[in-house]
Amino acid sequence: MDAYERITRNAAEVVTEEEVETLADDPDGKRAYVGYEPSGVLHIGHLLTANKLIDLQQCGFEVVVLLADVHASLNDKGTFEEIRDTAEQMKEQFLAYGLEEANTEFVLGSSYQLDEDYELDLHSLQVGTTLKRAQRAMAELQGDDTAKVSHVVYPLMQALDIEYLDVDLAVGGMDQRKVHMLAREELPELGYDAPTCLHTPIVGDLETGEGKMSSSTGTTISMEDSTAELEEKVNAAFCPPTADPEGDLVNPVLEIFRYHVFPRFDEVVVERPDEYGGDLVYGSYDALEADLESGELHPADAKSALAASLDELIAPGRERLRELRG
RNA sequence: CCGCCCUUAGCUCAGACUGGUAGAGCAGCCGACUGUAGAUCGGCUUGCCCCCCGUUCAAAUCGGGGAGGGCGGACCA
Repeated sequence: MDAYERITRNAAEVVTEEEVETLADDPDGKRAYVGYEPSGVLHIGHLLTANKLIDLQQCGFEVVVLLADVHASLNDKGTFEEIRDTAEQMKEQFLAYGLEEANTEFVLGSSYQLDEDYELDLHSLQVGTTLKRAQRAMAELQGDDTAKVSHVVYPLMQALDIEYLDVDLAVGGMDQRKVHMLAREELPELGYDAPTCLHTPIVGDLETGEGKMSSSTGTTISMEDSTAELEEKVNAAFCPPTADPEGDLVNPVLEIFRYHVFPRFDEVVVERPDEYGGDLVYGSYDALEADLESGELHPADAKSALAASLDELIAPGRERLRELRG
C-alpha cells in the first residue's frame, strides 16, 4: 500500500485530493493533528480518528494530539483542574492504544491559546465571521443546547489551532467538516494557508444502525469496557446479514470490522462451532463482508469475533486506566 | 427596559378553564420467536408536574414572587 492509499484509506473525504497527493509525495516529517476535548475514557469514536493517526505515523507523519482544555471549558465541561486531569488520562490511553510515543506530540490547548497573538487573531476571525456561519459550523457538535457565545467562539478557535499548531493536515470526523471548511475560507483572510483536511466517517449507532453512534446516549464501546461488557454490547448490536440494510440504515458490526478491526489486524479468526462448519479466517474486510452477505458467515459468529477483536484492541488501554486509577 | 408565550416520564406532549398528589405515543427493560440484532407478538417500569411563598381539608391545577427557555418591541398594516 503506497502512502496516498494509506493516508486516504477509510476516509470519508479529503479536501482536497490534490493537496493530499502532494503530502503523500513526501510525507516524512509532515504534521497532522486531531483535537479532542479531554475525556476520562476514550470511546470508539476517538479510536476511529486515532486509527487514522496511526496510519499517518506509519507513513512518516508527525502527529499532534491537541488536548483541548480551553475548548472543554468553553463547553462547560468542568474546572480546568478536572479537565487537565482527564487530559492526562486521555494521553495515556492513546499511547496504550498504539500511537507511537516518539512521534506524537500532545499539546494542551491552554499552552498557547491564551497568548496575545492568538487572542488577537481570534478577534480578527470574530470580526470576519458571521454568527450564522459560526453556529452552523458548531451545529453538528453542539447538539440542541441553547446557543451560547462560547459556542461560536469554539469553532473559530479550532480554525486558528490549525495554524498555531503548524500542521499540514487537519484530521477529524465528518462532524468537523464545517469547522474545517470555515478554516479553509477564513484563515487565508488572516494571511495564513488554507488547511488540507481529512475526515473520517461517523459510524452508525450500534443498536439501531441509524445515524451516528452517540457517546452520551445509547450504547458505545469504550476503553473501560470489560470483556463481558463488550460481548454484551456487540451481541445487542443491529446486524442484518447484509452490508446494505434497507433504507438509510447501516450495518454497524460490519462498519466496526472495516474501520476498527481490519486496519489493526492482518487477519481475523472467526471461531465457529463445528456444528456450523468450524473456524473461519479472513485476511481482509471485503472477504468477511462477502461471506456475511452470502450467508456463509452467520451474524452471531461475526459478532463473537468482533467482540474478541475489540477486546484485544482495548485491553492495553483498559489496563492503563486501571493503573492510573489505582 | 417593556410585552406575549412556554416549562409535566429519557423525548414529543395531553391534563390546568370546572383543585381530590398524573396520562398517551415513542424510547427503555423483560419474555416468546428467529443460531445475532432487528421486525413481530406478550408483559412491565419510569416522574423533586421548574423553584419558593400563599389560599385551601386538599394545589400539576388557583394567587403572588422568582428562575430558565422562545418570540416580539422603526415604519407599514
